[in-house]
Formats: sequence, C-alpha cells, structure tokens
Amino acid sequence: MPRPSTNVDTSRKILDVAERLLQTRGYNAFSYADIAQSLHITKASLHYHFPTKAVLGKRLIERYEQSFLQALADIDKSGTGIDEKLRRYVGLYVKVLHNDRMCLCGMLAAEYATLPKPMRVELKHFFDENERWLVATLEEGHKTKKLGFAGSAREVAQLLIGSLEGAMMLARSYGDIRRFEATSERLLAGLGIGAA
Amino acid sequence: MPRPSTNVDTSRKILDVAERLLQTRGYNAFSYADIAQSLHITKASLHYHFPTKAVLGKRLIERYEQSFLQALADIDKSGTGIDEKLRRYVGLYVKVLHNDRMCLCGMLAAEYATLPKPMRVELKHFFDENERWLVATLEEGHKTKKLGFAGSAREVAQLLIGSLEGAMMLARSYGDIRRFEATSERLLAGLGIGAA
DNA sequence: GTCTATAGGTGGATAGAC
DNA sequence: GTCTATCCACCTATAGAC
Repeated sequence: MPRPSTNVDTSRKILDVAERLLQTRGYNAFSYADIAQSLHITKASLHYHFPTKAVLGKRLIERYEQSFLQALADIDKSGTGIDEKLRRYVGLYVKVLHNDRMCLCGMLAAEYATLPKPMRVELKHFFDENERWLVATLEEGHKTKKLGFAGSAREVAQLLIGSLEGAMMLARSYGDIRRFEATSERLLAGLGIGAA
Repeated sequence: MPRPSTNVDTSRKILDVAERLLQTRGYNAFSYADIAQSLHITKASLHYHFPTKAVLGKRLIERYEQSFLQALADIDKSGTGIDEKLRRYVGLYVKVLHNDRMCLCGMLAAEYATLPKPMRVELKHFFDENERWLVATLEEGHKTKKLGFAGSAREVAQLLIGSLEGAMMLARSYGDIRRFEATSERLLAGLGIGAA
C-alpha cells in the first residue's frame, strides 16, 4: 500500500501547535522555534513540512475555515429553528474563548497590514463565507417572521461578525467570558431572540 | 530661562511616529529601527528618550488615553443632546479610520497576551475610562427618556466598545470605512437614535 | 523525514566618545 | 542629546549528512 510522501500526522501536529500559538499570541508573536520546542523536533524539520511561515499561515486559515464551515453545515443539518441556529453560531465563539483563545481570523484581522498577500486573500475569504451563511440564515428568519430587523441582512451580518470578534478580543483581555456572553445575548435580543 | 533636561520636541516626534506604527502594524510588528529611519536619527538616540520598548509602549497608551478623554470632555462641554453626543463619540472612531489607522487600544487588545504587564494595566485603564464615560452618558439618556434600552447601562457600554472596535478591525481589513459607518449607525439605531 | 550546522538578517539594548 | 560601535539573542531559511 502506497504511503503519502509526507507524514500527515506530523504535519497535523505542527498545524495544531501553530494554531494554538496564533490564536493566543498572534502571527507576528510566534516562531518556528516555539513550534519546534513544543513538538521536540528541530526548526529544520518544520521547514520540510511547511517551507515558509507564510505558507504555514495560509494553511492555518484554510484549515480553520474548513472546520468553521463544517460546524455551520452541522448547524444547518440539525434542522432546529432559526433562533437556535443563531444561538449555536454564537456558541462556536464561546467555545473558542473557553479554550483561552481568540478567533484565529479575528486575530489576523488586527495584524492584517503586516500579513503576506496570500494570507490576506484567504482571510477575507473566511469572513465572506462566514457572512454568506449569516445572510442566508438571517433572510430565512426574516421571511418566516422569526426574526425582526430593518434593512439589509448583509448589514446585520456584518454587524454581528464585527461585534462578536470585538467582544471576544475585549473579553479575552479582561479574562471574562461572561462579558462576551452578555454582549452576544444582547445582540441576539436585538434580532428578537430571547435567552435560551 | 531653564530648559527641560530632555528635548521634549524630539520625544514628541518619537511618540508621533511610534503611535502611527503601532496603530497601523501593531506593537509586535514595529521596531526602534523603523522609528529611527523615519526620523533620521539612530536607534541609540531613541533609547535615550525611551529606555525600553515597554516604557515607550506604556507612554503611548497614556498619551492616547489622555487625548481620548480630552475629546470626551470636549463632547460634554459642547452641551448638545445625548444623541448628538453619541454620534460624536462614534465620530472619534471614524476619524481614526480616515487616518488609515486602527484604534491604538483595540490593536493592543488583540496582542494582549504578549504585552508587558505595565502595558496591560494601562490598557485596561483606557477601556475602563472609556466605559465610564459611556455609562454616564447612557444613564443620563435613559433617565431623560432620550434613549431606549433594557438592562444595565454597563452592559450596553461594553457592547458598544467591543462592537465598535471589532467593526473597526474588519472595516480596516476590507479598506471600507462605509462598512464601519453602517454598523455604527445600526448600533445607535438600537438605542433609539436616528440618522444625523 | 529528521538531523546538525550555519547563513544572513533583525530584534532590543548598552558603552563610551563627542 | 546624538553619535559609532558592538553585544547577544532571536528570526526565517537553507545545505547537506544520515
């Protein structure tokens, strides 16, 4: 049986460690040395799996987006009501905070001006797809009178994404997840969704 | 006439350049070399004015807070209505975006985990004072029936700060100030404040 | 695939002349 | 106050042996 040309298990471990470092410290504040130390391998080995840090960064965004979109698809498949879908959407952010992390893409948005172009492109793609799901969900809720909001679903979606990312950043600085929950509940209440 | 022991003008220029770099690239993505090049002086000279980067960073937050609180005091002195006060508050953020920058403290909030403790303390102080002004303004508006919101003014204030910082980050990534304006108008509308 | 060794650059910071 | 010169730690990345 042919085996893959690279050890996918090691590549995955590298991505896992790098993801944690990126979400806790930011792209400009972690190094190959940090990853190497954590995995007890050398920096040179890392370059075999990911030739440059920019490639590693791009791969991290792709994987994060894939996992996030899968979670959104799972929410859709669950077939629950619109209000429950949005509560689960917010729950995805809460889970990240409970892991003592910031959203990977929210972190990168702050560092945007310093990122290599391939990462910028991938980053916008994440937010665009995130927005797409929200718009579809919001529009469905609006048509079926389950949600109440004025104006375009797109604007509401952008408000939600920005507000949740910002609330996350502040909550993390204060080490206070409740702060995030209070804000997110208030945002949902603004759409006519009561507490769970 | 006695002169100050250090050239305050040079110190101010250093702070100005460092502030721009911090607001555009982040604390971990600018160096003394960057400042030195921009001012045509050497790195060694910078260390005379600000012995360490941590000291420089703390000073930047202090100065930014001072200027921000002055702007809030000016809004209070203007004696306009609550709705106009909040529109001017949002206007402070818009002005930063028009300068192609991120809020200095929003940027640092993302990098929080990597900051030296004195900077962390100063950073929280900024957000606490920011919140204090908002709470006072919101409560006055609530008492006089100019604003409509349920629950604690503190929670509303925290929602506003987090949401505006997050919207700013996203708007900057997309190079789209209108995106920020749409979100902020929507936030104000949620308090019962119509368009200007 | 992982290692040793190293290149070539940049980081913040200091000593000491002027 | 500003300079030259320098230190040492760290960075990303590569060459080449195993």
